Amino acid sequence: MFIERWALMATSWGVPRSMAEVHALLFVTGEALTADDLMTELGISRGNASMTIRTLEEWGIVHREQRANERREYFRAEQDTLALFSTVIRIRKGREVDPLLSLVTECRARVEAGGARSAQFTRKLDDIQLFVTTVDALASRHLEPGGDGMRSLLGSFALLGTPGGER
Amino acid sequence: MFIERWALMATSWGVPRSMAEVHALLFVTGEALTADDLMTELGISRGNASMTIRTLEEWGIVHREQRANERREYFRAEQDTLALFSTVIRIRKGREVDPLLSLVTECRARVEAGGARSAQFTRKLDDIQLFVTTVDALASRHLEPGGDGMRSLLGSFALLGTPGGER
DNA sequence: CCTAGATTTCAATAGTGATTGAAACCGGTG
DNA sequence: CACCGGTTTCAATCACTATTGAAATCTAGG
Repeated sequence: MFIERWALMATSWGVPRSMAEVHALLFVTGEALTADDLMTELGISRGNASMTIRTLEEWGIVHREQRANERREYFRAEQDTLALFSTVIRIRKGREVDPLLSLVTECRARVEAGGARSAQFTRKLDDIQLFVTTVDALASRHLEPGGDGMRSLLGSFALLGTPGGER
Repeated sequence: MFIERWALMATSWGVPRSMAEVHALLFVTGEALTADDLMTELGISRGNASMTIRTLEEWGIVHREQRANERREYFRAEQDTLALFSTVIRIRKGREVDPLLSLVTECRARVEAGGARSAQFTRKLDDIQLFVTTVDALASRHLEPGGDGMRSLLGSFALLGTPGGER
């Protein structure tokens, strides 16, 4: 149940459904599974499983394992939930926020060259850049491998009813 | 140029391309335009323009205007860039983050009822909820109409080379 | 260096979501 | 109350992305 719902949600995160399913299965079971496990459990094709796994690996949230006297490979998902969210956010920032900066840069160049653009437009560019810069700061503070970690972001708010507590 | 690039990016934000184009056009021109302006300028259909505008209106980033002795309607985009980002983020949070909470709630109920689930799984649920709660806190502090505004979030970091400065 | 179990690739296909366009609708005017 | 300029709706179509599956590739053992 968790898996279907999770996968459904993931589609709204821009993640292909079967990729989300594969990850969800590995994530909730916590065990290392084979490609065939994934195929039969989720009813997806071998090719799909293969490519999906590769992407998840590139994202660093699934890892390959070899077993002694076993040719086939096993896959296991990163189990730290917050690390998972960090990864997803970092990837999405790269896709969705960072390109804004190059857009701004290009537009600036063009404005300076071509000249005739309103101050209004320049101000908008400034604000976009301000936004991007801030997201960058937040991200490098809380999302980068070497940073404070996400929990510190969470911790900096005095929240009522946080279930996880300090742990 | 800005418009095409902006629209292209917006597709990676889950916004339909022509919707992004319409918004971009209104946003950069800053003027109030008619439906026909949008159609001819962007080469989209009337129906598309109509529905797109409606959604943008619902999101609160485009407003309708009537002119004296004019039957047709004019549309003008919100000009405050940071308000725009706030809106987009708020909408996406609603689509992409909030549903996590109901997922967690349902899973909790099921775990308590059915019993047999690992502590591992419960911990994951806790962490998801921690994440959602934090995003909520951040959002209500900086994104809600009555809150500190986004600039304060930005301000709380000592950033180097911020283009906008204090203004 | 051949075979067999396993994985990867990628052109063809299916599925999903955006876009069109024509018909229905709305509300002022003659 | 019929017409007209304009807007909205929504079934049909289109475009794009995900998925399949069969052929190509890999690699360990014999």
